[in-house]
Amino acid sequence: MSLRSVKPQHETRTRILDAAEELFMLHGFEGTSMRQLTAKAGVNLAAVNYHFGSKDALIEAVFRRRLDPMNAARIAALDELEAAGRPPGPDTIIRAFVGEGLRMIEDVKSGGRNFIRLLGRTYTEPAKPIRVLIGQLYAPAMARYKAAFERALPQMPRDELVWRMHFMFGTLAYTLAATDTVQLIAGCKPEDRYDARLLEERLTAFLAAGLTAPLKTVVRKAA
Amino acid sequence: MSLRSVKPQHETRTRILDAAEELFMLHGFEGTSMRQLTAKAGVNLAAVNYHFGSKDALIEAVFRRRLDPMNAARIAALDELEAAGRPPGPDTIIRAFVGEGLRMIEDVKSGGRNFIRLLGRTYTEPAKPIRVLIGQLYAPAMARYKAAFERALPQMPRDELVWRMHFMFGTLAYTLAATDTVQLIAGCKPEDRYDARLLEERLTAFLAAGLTAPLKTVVRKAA
DNA sequence: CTAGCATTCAAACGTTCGTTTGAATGTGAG
DNA sequence: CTCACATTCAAACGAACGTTTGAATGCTAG
Repeated sequence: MSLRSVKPQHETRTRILDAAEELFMLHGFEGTSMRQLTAKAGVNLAAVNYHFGSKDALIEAVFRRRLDPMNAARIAALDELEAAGRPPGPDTIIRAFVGEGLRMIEDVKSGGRNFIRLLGRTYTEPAKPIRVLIGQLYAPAMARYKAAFERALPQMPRDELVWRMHFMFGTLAYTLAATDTVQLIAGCKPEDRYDARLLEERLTAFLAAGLTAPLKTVVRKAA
Repeated sequence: MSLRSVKPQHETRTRILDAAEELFMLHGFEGTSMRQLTAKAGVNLAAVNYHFGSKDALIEAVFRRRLDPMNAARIAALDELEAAGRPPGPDTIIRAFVGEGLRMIEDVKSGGRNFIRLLGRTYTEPAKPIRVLIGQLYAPAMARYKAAFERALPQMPRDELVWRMHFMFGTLAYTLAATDTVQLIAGCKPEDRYDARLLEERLTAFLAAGLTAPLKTVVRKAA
């Protein structure tokens, strides 16, 4: 037992997780069959049930593998910000949150990009158990960032802040998930979408402006 | 033929469309079976194939029934704005687009609310044919609003505008679709979400600020 | 070398899926 | 009344689904 050779210890598990990540992103959960999935992974049909127990358990494992480290990194980034200069501004907090997501998109080799796009799609997944799981995995990071925003924007009412955070997560999720709409509005090379540096600038500018928008908007008619 | 009694002419069709709208919203397309669907609609199992031809054709019909009028209303609202005072400002244009979507959410009786939430989810639907259909149905309105924004923001580079429009549609889609995340961030009565008037104010303020954010964001570190 | 164990494999399980069929039903025109 | 047509219905179709099984396989410790 001790000092075991650990080499391909869980190679089959990893192959399954990688294939699942990509196929779920392409065809959804119900649209991906175990036969497609195991064929792509190059493993036996029964391997998923042997290693994970069921298809649902596999879905959960796909999310846990990526989401736990990513949100831990988000919390760590916030810790670092708050340890340095006193209170980080809203745009700095936004950049920390968005940056960790985009970091994973650049990580093409290990499939992080597949996962990020899958994640964006899953925010609006109809199936309830999946959303509940996502909620649980996000909750700690969510609470920390909410507190950080409250500190950075003390004058903003709590319910208004909640809504604006909601809008922000929506923008992020959609940006990562919806490849097609931007091409629908104007011709745009898909490659351009993942110049992560530029995208981070654009997203942060947009979100920071929205988050700190004037509070009592007086509706004024044109001219 | 002429002067036919038209009473329940397509009652079965309508019942199917309504049931499909709700079940697709709750469980997704693949998660909704024809047996559930026809049971909820109170029609025979074979009715969908008789009236629509197939499940996929039914999905398309569900979208066409709502999307064509909604986007026509959006274009009409923009026409009216441009016919009145000269160039409508960005926030006015945003309000016109968002308003038509929220108008449908208030329409609980006839199921518009179900559809809007279904629509939000479908922007990120994995299945490709559905996204292509959505794209086609949106294209005319999209082109008109893009032109309007270009006129309202002549100093903004075209590619930057495309991205910001992308962000805006993302926020809207997600806000309409993701019921749970806002409750995840902070306790929030689901009823509050659809005070459409208040939501329109909040969304418009957020989006207008994001759309008109300063262009060359100088990255400044905290303090 | 051998026994034990984790893993892989081909095959089959029962269920549910979307769709099709052909007879029953009701309605409107001649 | 009667025929023709549109619609509804119960039943069944083959295919594909997720899962289970029990034998084969390969590695490791003794």
